[in-house]
Amino acid sequence: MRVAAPWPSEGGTAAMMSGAEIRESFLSFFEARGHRRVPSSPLVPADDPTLLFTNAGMVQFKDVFTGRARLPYARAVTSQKCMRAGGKHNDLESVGRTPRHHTFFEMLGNFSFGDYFKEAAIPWAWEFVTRDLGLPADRLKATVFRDDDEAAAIWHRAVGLPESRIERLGEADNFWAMGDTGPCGPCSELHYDRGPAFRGEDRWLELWNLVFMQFERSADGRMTPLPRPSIDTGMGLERVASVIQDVPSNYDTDLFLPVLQAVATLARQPYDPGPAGFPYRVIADHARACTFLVGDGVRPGNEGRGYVLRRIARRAMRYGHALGVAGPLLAQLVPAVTETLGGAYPEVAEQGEAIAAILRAEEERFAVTLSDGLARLERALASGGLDGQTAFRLYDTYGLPVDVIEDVAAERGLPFDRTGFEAALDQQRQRARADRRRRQIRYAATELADLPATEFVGYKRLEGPARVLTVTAEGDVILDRTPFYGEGGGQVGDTGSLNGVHVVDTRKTPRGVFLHRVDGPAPEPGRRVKAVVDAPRRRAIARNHSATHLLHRALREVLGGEAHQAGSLVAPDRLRFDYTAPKAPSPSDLEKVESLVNEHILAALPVSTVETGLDEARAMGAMALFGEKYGERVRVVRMGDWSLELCGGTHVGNTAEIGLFKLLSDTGIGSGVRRVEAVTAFGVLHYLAARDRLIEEAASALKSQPDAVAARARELVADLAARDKELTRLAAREQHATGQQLLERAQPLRDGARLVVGQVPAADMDALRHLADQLRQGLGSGAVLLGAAVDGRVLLLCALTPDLPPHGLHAGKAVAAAAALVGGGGGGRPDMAQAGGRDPSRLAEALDAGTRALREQVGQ
RNA sequence: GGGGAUGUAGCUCAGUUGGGAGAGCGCCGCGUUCGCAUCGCGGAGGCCACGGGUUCAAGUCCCGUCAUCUCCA
Repeated sequence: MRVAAPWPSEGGTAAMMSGAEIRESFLSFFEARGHRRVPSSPLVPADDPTLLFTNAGMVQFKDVFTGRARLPYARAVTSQKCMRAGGKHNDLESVGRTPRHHTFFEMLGNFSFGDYFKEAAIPWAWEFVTRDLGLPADRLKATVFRDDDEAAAIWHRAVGLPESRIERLGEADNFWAMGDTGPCGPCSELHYDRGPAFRGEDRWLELWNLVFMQFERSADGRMTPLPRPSIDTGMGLERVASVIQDVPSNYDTDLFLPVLQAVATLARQPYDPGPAGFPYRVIADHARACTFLVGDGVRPGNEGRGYVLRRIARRAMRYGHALGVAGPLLAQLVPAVTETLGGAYPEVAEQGEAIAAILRAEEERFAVTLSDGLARLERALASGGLDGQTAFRLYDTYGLPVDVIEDVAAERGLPFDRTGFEAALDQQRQRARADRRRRQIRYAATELADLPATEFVGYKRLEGPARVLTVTAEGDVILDRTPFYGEGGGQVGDTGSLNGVHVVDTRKTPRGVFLHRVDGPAPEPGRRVKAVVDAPRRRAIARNHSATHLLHRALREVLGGEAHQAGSLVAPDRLRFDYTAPKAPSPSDLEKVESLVNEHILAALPVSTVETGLDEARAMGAMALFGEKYGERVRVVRMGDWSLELCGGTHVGNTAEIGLFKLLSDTGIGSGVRRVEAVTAFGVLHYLAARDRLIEEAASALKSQPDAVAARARELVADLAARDKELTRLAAREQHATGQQLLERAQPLRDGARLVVGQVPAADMDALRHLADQLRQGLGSGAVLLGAAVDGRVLLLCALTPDLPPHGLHAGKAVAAAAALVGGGGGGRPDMAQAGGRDPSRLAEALDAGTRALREQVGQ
């Protein structure tokens, strides 16, 4: 039911706010109403393997809504970076064609965690939209869930919206749920009428969605009212900006125009807001997405998030190419993106150059893939047609984009077999889907969802009493509290014992439930146990973990601020650290790093840990990693004035306890990512001892002293080379003599062609071949049949001068006849063949047989 | 996570039912030239990714591992 409304002026709204102003006024509006202004969480959700990217404002508060986590505040407001590409909403093809599809966008939202509810959320939304944004009240309408009388009443009575402009919709439109189970509730949307100039769907625009979480849905579909209902709202910034700035498309707002302008400069053609501007819009959208993805730590790759990034980046490059842009496209657009959005998101502003470098590298890789693929396509076209199978192969295996294949085919006037291609692609999808189904079953099998987070007491104590809550199907023990560190942050899990039963590993679910894997009978649920951590092992881990922090800091000192952690493994016997690096460090860089770490070990820096809020931690200058959870309480580990890092791991009390640090290796493990491995304390001793043993062994094998090993080895190698040379010289001379003797005993074969047969003392097939070459030359025309006995085995070789095969002679057949007698087989070309066998005692007979075969071939 | 492809000289790559490891570029030396480019001659440089297996014989066939590329999720 649409409502007629007066259209006073087509200019619409009063003040022309910029995107940044809208964002800021939203944040401060709710801040003034008791909301905590929380920074956007990264696009990569922390600890959530079910979600590829943050796709809504509530993602970072998911655990709070489900009751698994608590925050020290009850109201929050955010401007959240969001990413939607692939998955359920496969919007990639729509981007740039419609006014409002994006891969990357910003979501404004206010949240109540069991605090206020509809009665406040609705009037505030109204107030903000009509007063702060200045949208005329008579062009707004609301939708509510069909049964939600409460919300309808608030819109009508508190806000004053006439009932004719309150629309009741069904479950599909106005009921929201996180999943099949969990919190859910009705929602209510605020729509804006853009006026008669806009047709169809474009006229009424959904502006803001208010979600009222008030039920908990259980597995059997029952809905229980939540004791403290919550609010989750979302309003797309780009969309609001298009309304406020009174432009037909999100792309016409100041959030996009500077980027489009930059694309236009590169393309040397002004941007056209109509259909012709489509490639510009795709590129601008993708440039924003790529910049933010890389800024949040995603790197182009072959799977998962990295693959999504790669696809988006390459799609943009294809369109860039079509526009005739020379040089790296996305890298050149990064500045335009950071200038537009860097103010609100300092993480991209600070990393602009590093982001551009990574995108440039991806562009270069793509150029290689493209030219290789085109060369293969040319070959395929030259050797016949282009069926769907072949086209798919080029796409699937060699990464040549479909549109490129289509373009080339069209240029040659060849048809493109789309059905064949789609069929092959569909098979590929089936395989992946079948696989995913298998995995989902594994996930569903976990019964841990309803358990409370385990209390971890292992920072201070290494043993203590605990109660067994349950034992999983796989035999993992779950306690109410534990001193065992659960694998996380790269640090491996603790081992030890529960009432004497050996704990072989400890892991932790993303929700904080600790799983103790035991080797033996698990204590039954309800039982009280004594939990004891293997203390020496834990101390070794702590040394390596603290050393990892020193290493991280030293790498940044030597390689610059662009180097940062990309992953790590902290085990009792070694540590592994992955980091991003623009280029490989030189050997002297690594020496510097190693010595910096050791300097700070010997400086005996006190290590202290404080629990604090994330904002305070940042203010202190702590290094926060990508994917750090924006929950409020974080642990900050400080080592003197040298290192300050967010970290949940366990550490030594003073860096001196690390003892000593030794780098073992530095290798590249992917584009822009490197890995160092190192050991500390006893690990260094073990390493040195192993090295010593190696040298001792080498010395003893060389019959020399450890100090003289190198000189002795050089001497021996030189000696060996000299002897080798002498030996081959002697062998060649001897062989030459043997050859001469054999030549003298050559028998006539046919028409001037002669035959040489003999058993010779050759060491291997190579020697036989060389001798045969010499004999063939000596004969001018003829056949050579040679045999040798080596190590209880037989080598046979037959070679003919090239004039003989046309007369029916065949070396392969002759050699096969001979080999049959010595228990072997063989063959080869007509002019050259070799064979082997296992019975040297019959070598003479074999040579006779070979000779007979050759004579038969010439009819004798 | 599941498919496909590739791995041979410093680089780019060729190598046929399994039977002499090669080309081009680069490098070193000599020659041509006033000198350089070019050209000619000569030379060095290879556990044919790694580990098993089949075979008389494996760069080549089979299995596994690793690395890189690529598609699907």
